[in-house]
Amino acid sequence: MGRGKIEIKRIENTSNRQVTYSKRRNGLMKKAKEITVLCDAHVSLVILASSGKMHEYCSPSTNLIDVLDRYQKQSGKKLWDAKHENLSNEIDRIKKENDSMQIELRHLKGEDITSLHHKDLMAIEEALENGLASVRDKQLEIYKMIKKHDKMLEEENKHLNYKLRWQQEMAMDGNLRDLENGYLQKVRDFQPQMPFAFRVQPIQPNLQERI
Amino acid sequence: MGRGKIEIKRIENTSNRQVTYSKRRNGLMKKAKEITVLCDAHVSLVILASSGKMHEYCSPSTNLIDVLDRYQKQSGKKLWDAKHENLSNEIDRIKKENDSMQIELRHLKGEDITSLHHKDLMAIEEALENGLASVRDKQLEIYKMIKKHDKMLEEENKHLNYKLRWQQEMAMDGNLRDLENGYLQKVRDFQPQMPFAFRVQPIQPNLQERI
DNA sequence: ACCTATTTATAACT
DNA sequence: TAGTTATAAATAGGT
Repeated sequence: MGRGKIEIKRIENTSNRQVTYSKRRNGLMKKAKEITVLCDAHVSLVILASSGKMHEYCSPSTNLIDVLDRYQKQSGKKLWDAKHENLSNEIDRIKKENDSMQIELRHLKGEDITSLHHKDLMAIEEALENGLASVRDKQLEIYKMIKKHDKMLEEENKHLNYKLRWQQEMAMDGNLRDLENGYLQKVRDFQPQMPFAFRVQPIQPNLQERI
Repeated sequence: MGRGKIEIKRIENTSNRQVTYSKRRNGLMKKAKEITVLCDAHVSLVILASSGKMHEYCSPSTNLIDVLDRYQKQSGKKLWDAKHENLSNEIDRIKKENDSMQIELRHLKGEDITSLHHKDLMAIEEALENGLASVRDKQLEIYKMIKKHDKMLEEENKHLNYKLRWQQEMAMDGNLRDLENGYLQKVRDFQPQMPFAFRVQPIQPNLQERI
């Protein structure tokens, strides 16, 4: 098919090979297009040159994925199905897990229990009671913490009031020079009533958020 | 390229189309083979006829997957990677759903509530109370059904005993001839005490399973 | 499936 | 890399 006949074997001359490659590649593409138009066929054609360059043709109104999908179905050969199967299986597994949790949740919320038997209902009731007990314990715990914090604030208030009164006394005496010394003395007197140093920061730094 | 020139458009005559398809398909395959041999190229060719039949060619010493893998890498186009991504995304989505349900379930069971705030605990408590109320309602309902069924059985018992006693009386009288007539009469006398016909089948056929 | 007139593809050359 | 052309190859229509 040309000025001379050639044997079908690797063309050793590099530039000849490249020229022939590009011409024949175009020819192949053209013929692929033609058969799709003439005969209602679908074609997927991928050509990779030894250089690494790549060309593709795919019938219009489809895409490689569709063609190859159909190829897989018809040939029974796996291209990506093996990989897919794993993922699909995982999805199925998780979905089942999901469904059963969904049901359990609904039951715990008292939904969809019409069809349940006595034994199931007993189990759910027990779970709910346990949950309720735990939640109420926790709430009690938080309540106690708040109370404790409250008490601490009260103590601090008491102390601040004491300090304030003392300063007012000092101011009335006009004796501001000895204010600090005198205060320290008074605080030492007060110590027995104060079991620990007062701080303005709460002991439970995150308690605020919980309330 | 033949006895007459043809336009490149769908061949309407079905048998012509099929003949042309098969001829051109062979031509395409041949040229695909030739380019791989002549030019060191790799070719993947999949042809699907409108009938559904499928033909493929793939360069020797490789396979479709390799060619298409290289195609994906070089073109940056996703073939099965796209599908993988979709599936992976779905898995992620479901897993998240799963996790949140898992957490909700644990909370309802009173687990992992240490870090919860007061408001959350209140919400959970309310959900638990509602659930408990529903479950107990259901149990009460079932209990009532059982009671009703019980009562029915008792009535039936009463009736059977009555019948038995009557038969014994008859037997003692030796008057077996009038047994049936007499019985029917007695039953009619008994009617006012029996609000409905006795049946051995339970009124609630599925009740057995629930207990 | 085969035949062959004719079209088309392309090898060698520019 | 692109254009030309002689020739090989493909194939349309017929059998």
